[in-house]
Amino acid sequence: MYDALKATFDRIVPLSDSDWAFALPLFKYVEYKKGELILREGEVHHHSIFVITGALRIYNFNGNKESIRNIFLENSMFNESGSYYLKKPSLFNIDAIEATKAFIMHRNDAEVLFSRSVQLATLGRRFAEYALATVVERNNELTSMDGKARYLKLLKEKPHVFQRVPQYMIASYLGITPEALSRIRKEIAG
Amino acid sequence: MYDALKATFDRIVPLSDSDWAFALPLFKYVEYKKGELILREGEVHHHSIFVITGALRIYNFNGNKESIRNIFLENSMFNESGSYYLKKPSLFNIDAIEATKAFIMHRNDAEVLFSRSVQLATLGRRFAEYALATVVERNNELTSMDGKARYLKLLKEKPHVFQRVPQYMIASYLGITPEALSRIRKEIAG
DNA sequence: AAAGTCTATTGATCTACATCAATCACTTAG
DNA sequence: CTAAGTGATTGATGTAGATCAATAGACTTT
Repeated sequence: MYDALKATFDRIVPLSDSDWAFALPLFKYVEYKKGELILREGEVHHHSIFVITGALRIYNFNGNKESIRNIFLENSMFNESGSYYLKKPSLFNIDAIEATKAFIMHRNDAEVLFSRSVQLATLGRRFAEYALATVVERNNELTSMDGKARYLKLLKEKPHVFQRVPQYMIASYLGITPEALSRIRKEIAG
Repeated sequence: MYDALKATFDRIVPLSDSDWAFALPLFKYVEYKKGELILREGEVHHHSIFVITGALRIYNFNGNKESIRNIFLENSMFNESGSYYLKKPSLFNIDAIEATKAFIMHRNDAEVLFSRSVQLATLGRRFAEYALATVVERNNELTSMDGKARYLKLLKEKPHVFQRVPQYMIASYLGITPEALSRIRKEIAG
């Protein structure tokens, strides 16, 4: 049950058996039904989530339209950073696109964990650093590429997402409307 | 000379005298002339930069137009995250908007530093976490607010920037053209 | 099979903002 | 004092993508 978790973490920083023995009980196993709301806008997000299988999304509303910020598939770890790290009310909702199995860890437990050894502290640092690098990259895409270029990049780098997520969610993730994405696809196909 | 640095760091994680004695020699003091190029697109960014006084910006080119990603004033620490953490060629340039005094630390020294104690490891983690939270917030602004709303938010949250940075750079930071910003200002004033 | 619900497509129109071009105000150098 | 930058403003026009509305295919539910 912990295999995927261990493999993912060990790829970042190898941990001692002692650190693992300390870490594993701090994770709580949870299952989310398809469509289940995990975090509601306005609540503070207290947990980091490691997706074992399934798919979660984080999104907010622009007016009455959903705007998807990110989609997390298996073996990815995330939280609502602004809320989790700064303890502010979340600007986003999190829900399950698919039935999902996950481990979650409370911020307080994570702080204890990351204070236990330099290896664990480094693990925590690497997660934040990696997340930071990817968010900056996404930021750059949104400001310097148009919809078509963003679509082609996603198609190239994460083709598997298209097998699992409906097109209107892809459009939302790309920052455009379903109509605009449909026209981009038509233009490319034609 | 180290006062601002110490005060900023201590606000995040208080360090022991021993840790400070270890840390300080790893910083290198540098001065940048106004307009000086610090990092060129395509190079790997090896240093984190702590701004003592002055102003630096990170930007790239969309076609032949500069697009400013961020501006860093005194007592802020940053690096080109994608390049620094993933050791990839930078997508951005960094240069000095004003004459600037700074400390820089090489990634290799930072890794040594953050592996020395749990306190120092936590300091490194907090920097990444805080940067992550702010980048996510900026990301959200760029996708869910229009130019006018972004301008008003900046005016409210960082009014001092307007005293120091020309309007066309503000426009670029906001993701709009100088012409568009000028019209927004006119509309608000009128 | 019929009815209802989603998702994707297509067309018509609208809008925020970009682009191009000219002018104006300020500063700095000769 | 004058010329030459440099930054900000204003006007005219262009465009990517939003919005609104209709249609059609695919899936469920009964």
